[in-house]
Amino acid sequence: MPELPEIEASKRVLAPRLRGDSLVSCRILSPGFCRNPSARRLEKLSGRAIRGLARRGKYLAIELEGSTPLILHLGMSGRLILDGRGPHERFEIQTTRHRLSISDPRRFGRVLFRFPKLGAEPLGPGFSPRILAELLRRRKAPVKALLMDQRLVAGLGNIYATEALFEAGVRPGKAGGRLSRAEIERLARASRRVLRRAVRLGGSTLADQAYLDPLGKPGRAGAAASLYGRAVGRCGHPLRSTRRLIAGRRAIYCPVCQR
DNA sequence: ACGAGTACCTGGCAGC
DNA sequence: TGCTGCCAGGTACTCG
Repeated sequence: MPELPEIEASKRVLAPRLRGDSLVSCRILSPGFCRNPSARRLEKLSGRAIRGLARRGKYLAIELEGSTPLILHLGMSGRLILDGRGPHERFEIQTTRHRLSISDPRRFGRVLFRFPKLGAEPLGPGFSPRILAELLRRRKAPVKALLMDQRLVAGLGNIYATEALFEAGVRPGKAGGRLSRAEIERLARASRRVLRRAVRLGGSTLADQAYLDPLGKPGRAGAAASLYGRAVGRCGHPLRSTRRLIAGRRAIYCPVCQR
């Protein structure tokens, strides 16, 4: 489940290797994988030079000379593979020196020509307790659902939202608009801290959906998780999951540390 | 505008 | 052992 840190880690691996290359071809290997970009539109990219890579939320953009960027999203099970082969390859880019593919068993990944509407960049300079307070104001939805809503904050998914809420001591089911000033302050800081730490560790590698960077190297942030994938928290308390579904799934929390 | 629910998709695993 | 069926999860859609 690639979230912001995994995409950032992938970008850092790919950027120095792909910069300066030109696209030779883009191919959809699995029919129906990319809904929007027609094969024709992809063909038009051939020959264009890669200026660089950029990340926005969980989206990775390949910036091209004289064209809108080619944007990749890995869904929940996607992985980028540079100069290698993997199972379930859905999309492939051939450049002058490299081959980059998306391996995505569950086919939730996407290839786009422009970013969807995305909210605040949590590691960007604009993200502050004040901004977060603005986003949560008067909202009745559970704070975890709001945190994972990409139109509000771009980059947090289940793993890092779970971790950020734990570090902030806030229960996932609490209505966004009911967080105190102090809680919002802690949550904004915790979100940044959790993401920055994971970026530093090269992303999460968790038991069920191991993240591997484009060269096949695992990240080290999974072992650092306080709640995610555990029955007993790093805090030593047995964890609980909400009975109510939040954003369509149960949320894990520590009943002692999160109030 | 907001919040909830569901479809999409497939590997993995619990339960029989 | 082998089958069934449920679950995970990000996004986009619909519905109230």
